[in-house]
Amino acid sequence: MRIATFNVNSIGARLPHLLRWLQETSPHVVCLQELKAPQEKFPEGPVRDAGYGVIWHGQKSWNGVAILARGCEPTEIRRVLPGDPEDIHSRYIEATINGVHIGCLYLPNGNPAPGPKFDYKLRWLDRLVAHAAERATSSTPVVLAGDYNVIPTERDVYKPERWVNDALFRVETREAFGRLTAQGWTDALRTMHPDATIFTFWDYFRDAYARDAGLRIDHLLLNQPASQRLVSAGVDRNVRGWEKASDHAPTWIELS
DNA sequence: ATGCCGTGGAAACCACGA
Repeated sequence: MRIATFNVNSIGARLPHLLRWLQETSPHVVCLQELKAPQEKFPEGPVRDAGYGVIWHGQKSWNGVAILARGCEPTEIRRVLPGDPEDIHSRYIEATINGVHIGCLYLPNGNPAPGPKFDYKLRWLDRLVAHAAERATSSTPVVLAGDYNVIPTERDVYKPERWVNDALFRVETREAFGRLTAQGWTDALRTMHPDATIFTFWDYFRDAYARDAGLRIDHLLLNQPASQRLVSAGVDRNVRGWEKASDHAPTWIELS
């Protein structure tokens, strides 16, 4: 069972890429972020024609998340991260698919830091930690997949010294991510490739992809029942090299 | 050290991303 996460940076602009990548890799479950489309503009028809059931939570201009399931319908659990009724960003959606519990998330960027956007990011992280605590010890497999906007360690960024004051790499951000993993979540990509340099994002400018000046910010966190089934993990980094690509590459795991 | 590019939406620029 292949489960992937892909920040598409506009589903409208990236639909041809999404369909080509689905055709080439046939993942069973796909978590999408940054749809940048209102609810009624999601291309449901083409996604279903490609063989996927789908639920999504859109928003005009910004954010937006979706879960696709090959050959079946995701069973929606929620489409809001609990803990703040005032938060109207579409950044979280959760479903079960073939007995696996999937949380799809788009964590706030948080820049500039410090400031109100960084405060929002840290509050969102706190809410995620609280929500994840209830799932960490679940006897069913749980996968929390998405664009975390968190660089977990120095090895996950091409030049860490340039990022120490950035919201993606600040101590507060990494500390909160550490509280999450301390609940018992497995960082699947790092666990499968303990010594590798792995990136999932490359900036659009300064030739970042050609220079391999990237970040690892898209993650799949697994609770114990899910991690026991983990057999492989990777990044489809070639997709980042396609013409008019998203700045993120699809990131995936394989569960037995 | 830097939004230099890309996207959406409104407006012929600005907000936002990481």
